[in-house]
Amino acid sequence: MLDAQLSRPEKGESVRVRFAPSPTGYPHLGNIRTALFNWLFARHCGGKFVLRIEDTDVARRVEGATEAILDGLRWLRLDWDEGPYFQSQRLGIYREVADQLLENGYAYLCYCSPRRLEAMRQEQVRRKQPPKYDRHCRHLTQKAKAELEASGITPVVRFQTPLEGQTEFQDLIRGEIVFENATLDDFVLLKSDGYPTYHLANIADDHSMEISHVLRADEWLSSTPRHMLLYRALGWQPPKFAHLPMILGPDKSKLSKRHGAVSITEYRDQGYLPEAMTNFLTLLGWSLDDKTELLSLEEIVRHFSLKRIGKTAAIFNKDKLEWMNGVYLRRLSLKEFAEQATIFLERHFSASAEWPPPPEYVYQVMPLIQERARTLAQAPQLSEFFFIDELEYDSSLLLSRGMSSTSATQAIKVTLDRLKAVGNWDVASLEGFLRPLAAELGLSARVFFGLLRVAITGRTAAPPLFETMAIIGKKRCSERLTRALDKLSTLD
RNA sequence: GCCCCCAUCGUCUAGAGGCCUAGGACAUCGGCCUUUCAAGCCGGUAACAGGGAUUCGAAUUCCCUUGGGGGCACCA
Repeated sequence: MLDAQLSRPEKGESVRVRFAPSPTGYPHLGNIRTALFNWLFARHCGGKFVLRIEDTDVARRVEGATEAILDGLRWLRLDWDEGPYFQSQRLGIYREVADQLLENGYAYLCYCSPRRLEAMRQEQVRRKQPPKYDRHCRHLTQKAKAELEASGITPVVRFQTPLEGQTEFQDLIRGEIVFENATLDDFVLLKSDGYPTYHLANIADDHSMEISHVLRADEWLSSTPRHMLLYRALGWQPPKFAHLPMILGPDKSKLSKRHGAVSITEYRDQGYLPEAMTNFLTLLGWSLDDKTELLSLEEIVRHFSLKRIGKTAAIFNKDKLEWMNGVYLRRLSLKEFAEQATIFLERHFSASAEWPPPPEYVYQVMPLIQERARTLAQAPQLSEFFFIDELEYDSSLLLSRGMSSTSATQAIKVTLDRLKAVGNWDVASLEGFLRPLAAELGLSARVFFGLLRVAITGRTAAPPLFETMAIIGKKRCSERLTRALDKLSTLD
């Protein structure tokens, strides 16, 4: 186990963390979980949370990605204290750092063409060698350099990695990590288009932004020795590192588009609540104790600590997210739920003839959906028969409790006939009328109500019958029963 | 191929040598409630990857094996 001291900021040390996504795609759950942990750590420690967009890859830049990232963070209420900074607007800083490295002999210019590098790599892979730059330009003679310079080739700047020795560092989650320098190669710092690579820009910014703790995904662990080497070459104090366990897809591989809904904004659009999302994501890699699972963001902030972050990668389990979202949905006040659900109903039914119904009507339906929905996107499906009059259902459903066509027809006819006499159209009156009727017809409640349920809702599974009928109203109930009669007549 | 990390129920996890006959949650399977569904309640199935070592005692420490993941770009 790790020394507790490691995980706690030292006395008087101010915590500054950052979330530094690259806008090369929409933010997925893994990215967001990283943001969340950084945010939680900052808020728990009373530190600062900085947002930085690492847009140094011009070719892979995705339109709208930055906005999606900001939207996602805002939606989850992960507010930032500084930024967003954009690396593309700070190119001068990286150039200076690269020059400094060049001057001090920690870096060199490389004129190798992409073709040569690619050919070299393929050959290495073919010979089952680790693909590494062969350091061709590291030992260029003055004459060769001058010639290449004159040829007009724009060089890249490469770091001159020590050929021997070890680079070690303390990871706040994993403890001491040691790499042999010989396994590292001379990585590129500055690309020929003038943009820095991740390694350069990242450490330059973490330094200038005075980042105290770097909480990032595990996939960066093997890059950390390069970063340590850079800090050392520049004479800078490195931040503390904590490599977070990865979030994997159901096939145990790194989360990506092939795993379906993966972008945080998709979850919003599918009707997950931000508080359910943050609660769930927090539990992927962190735990409070052996039983507490439902935690508000405030509670998580209060208890969050690096010490309780696990080491093992977590597979994203959508079932549990849905369950948790259902819990949060049911916890909303009726008013809050109605506001949220109405957005989804609107979206779904706006084209139908019956929409919009009176607001009071919609409001009456809400409690019936609220206890059944796991996501808001399920609201329209769960309540369709309240808002659409032309019910599409298979006539045979009317006989699904094992009744004969004649007895079903008879039962509905009698019901229809007696309905006329019902005065108060409320739950109690309906129950007081229908229960005795079942007995009178010699049918069990299960069978009789099952039949009526299909006639009224077109489904075998629906909210309680009396409440449903009370809301739908006498007139429309009668119409639906009549329609069921028609359907039954076509059955034989 | 090389380097690094990881290893408890199907999944998320609790577990820092005796509190472990391994706890909780999702899922799953029964049952109760009940007009169906949902919710709720009760109960069941289900895990320490394997092998050594240390120890009176190991899920917990060490080593090896195996398995899984990640990295090895003028991508981040």
